[in-house]
Amino acid sequence: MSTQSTFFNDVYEVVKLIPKGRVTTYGAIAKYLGAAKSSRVVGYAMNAAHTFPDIPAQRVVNRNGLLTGKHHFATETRMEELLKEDGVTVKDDQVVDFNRIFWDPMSELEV
DNA sequence: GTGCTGACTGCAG
DNA sequence: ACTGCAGCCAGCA
Repeated sequence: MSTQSTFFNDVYEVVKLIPKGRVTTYGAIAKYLGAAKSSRVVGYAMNAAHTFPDIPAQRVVNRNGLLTGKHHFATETRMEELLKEDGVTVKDDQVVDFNRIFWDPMSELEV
């Protein structure tokens, strides 16, 4: 493998595993990868995820359930639309019942 | 080759 | 309760 950067790769793997109708946070993914302090890098990985077609980046939001990365999509409403298609209700750039549909890889994927 | 910035988060003041 | 700063990795000027 020529991919030295396993971090980005792992991030994509986890994001792909996010079930439809569920969302997770950058911090949760970072923590699952064993780099809780690199949550910011996870967000940056999503930015680079644009080069990959099968990355549901709309299912990744910040710890407040806010769609901080919506501005990076094709349109500002694209992320919200995708979430709605997943069955996730978004209001005012914020995931409704975020606490309830939150998908934690640490718990779901087990340690 | 060096330095800055960025889709974040937690702790300190 | 609010604001500010440091840590992490990768891409770009």
